[in-house]
Amino acid sequence: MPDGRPLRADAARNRAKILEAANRQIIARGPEVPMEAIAEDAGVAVGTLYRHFPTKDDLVTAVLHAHFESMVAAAEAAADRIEAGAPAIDEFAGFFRFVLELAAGNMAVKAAARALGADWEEDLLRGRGLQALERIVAAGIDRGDLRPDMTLDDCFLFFATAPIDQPAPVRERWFTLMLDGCRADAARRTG
Amino acid sequence: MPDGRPLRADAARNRAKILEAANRQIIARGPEVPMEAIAEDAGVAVGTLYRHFPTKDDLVTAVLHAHFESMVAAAEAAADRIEAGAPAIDEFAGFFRFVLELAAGNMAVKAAARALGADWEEDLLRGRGLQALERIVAAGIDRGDLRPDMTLDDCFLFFATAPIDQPAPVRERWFTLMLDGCRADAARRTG
DNA sequence: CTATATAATGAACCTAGATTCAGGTTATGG
DNA sequence: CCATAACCTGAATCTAGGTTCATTATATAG
Repeated sequence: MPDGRPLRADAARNRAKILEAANRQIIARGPEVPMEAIAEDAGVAVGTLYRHFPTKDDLVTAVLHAHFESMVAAAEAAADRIEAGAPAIDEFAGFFRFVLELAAGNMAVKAAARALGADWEEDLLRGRGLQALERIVAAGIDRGDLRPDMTLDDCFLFFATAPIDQPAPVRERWFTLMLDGCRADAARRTG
Repeated sequence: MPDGRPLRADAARNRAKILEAANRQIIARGPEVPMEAIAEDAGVAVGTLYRHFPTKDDLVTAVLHAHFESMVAAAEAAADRIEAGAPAIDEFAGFFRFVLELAAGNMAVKAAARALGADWEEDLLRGRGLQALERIVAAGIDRGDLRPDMTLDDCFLFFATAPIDQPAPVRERWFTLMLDGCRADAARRTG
């Protein structure tokens, strides 16, 4: 809660414990975990959860924020490396593999991706992340790595369609197919 | 309910109305629609729903069955046409486009695909549908249309990852990328 | 060390939706 | 037309999980 006042020592401690527990629980069991479960994991009463996060949604959002941050950071790092000379296609692949694997072990991110659907671009990616992606795609096309008709929207397909709940080999295979579909020489009329 | 006895006239009528309503509601609003909603749509009391379908799950399953059937039928038709000389890649694409569009306007199928996840192959596809798909893929590879390393599992990726809730243009674009990734000349090392 | 603003607690409250069942209807064989 | 098995109805029951709040505890300024 955005008060001016600083948190009392115990309150700060609990807030941290709650965030940790929420992270643990939500990642493991998805955003539908009961607040009770989070409270128990945190060693705190439900009421305390609500003191720190007025609504369950607030808590979930808080947990997700960190994960989205790391995705954006990864995108920026990839874009930087490309512009520093690294092979565009490798960075492109590397970034999406990172995102894929992050989400794979993370029911929260998974569910969020579903729920937000076409919306999450609004929030986080329509910012730093969006820019970084643009840089990646542009360079990829420029260097003849990615198909010329590749767009930013195609990147969202990567996020939105990853078979996150499938076992690793399946994910890997999907990644191969999808990436091959994005390569420069894959483009053609599908009509 | 699998009794020996035939249904009473009014019971049969209601059963039909329920199925219709359930189909309508579940397709439109997904499997989470309240039983009340279905009952109301059917012009019947909740109790009647339960008389015909002991549990909500039974009802949902019944509704889904028809849709899965149509998918399997489509697969078989495509396989037949291929073996009768039709271009493999076109039939391959056509079949998946059909499934994609079917699911797109169908919250039920969508949710089912998610929920069942890797399981639904067990049920319906591990039967006629599975065989039809095998025929399609085999012919596609044989004729040099599909990448040589294409497998049946790749087909499940088509089901599992389709961006069903995205708008039509997005779905179409995804279809293009994915299909291009499945073509014979797309294969390469991605590792 | 107190006073008191902050916090924590957890039982109680609410809502939603699935499921049940006692009691009233109705199709239909004879 | 009757008897009665099949049916239907819908209020009541149950459960689950989010949210509240009166009560009790505790950090910390002075």
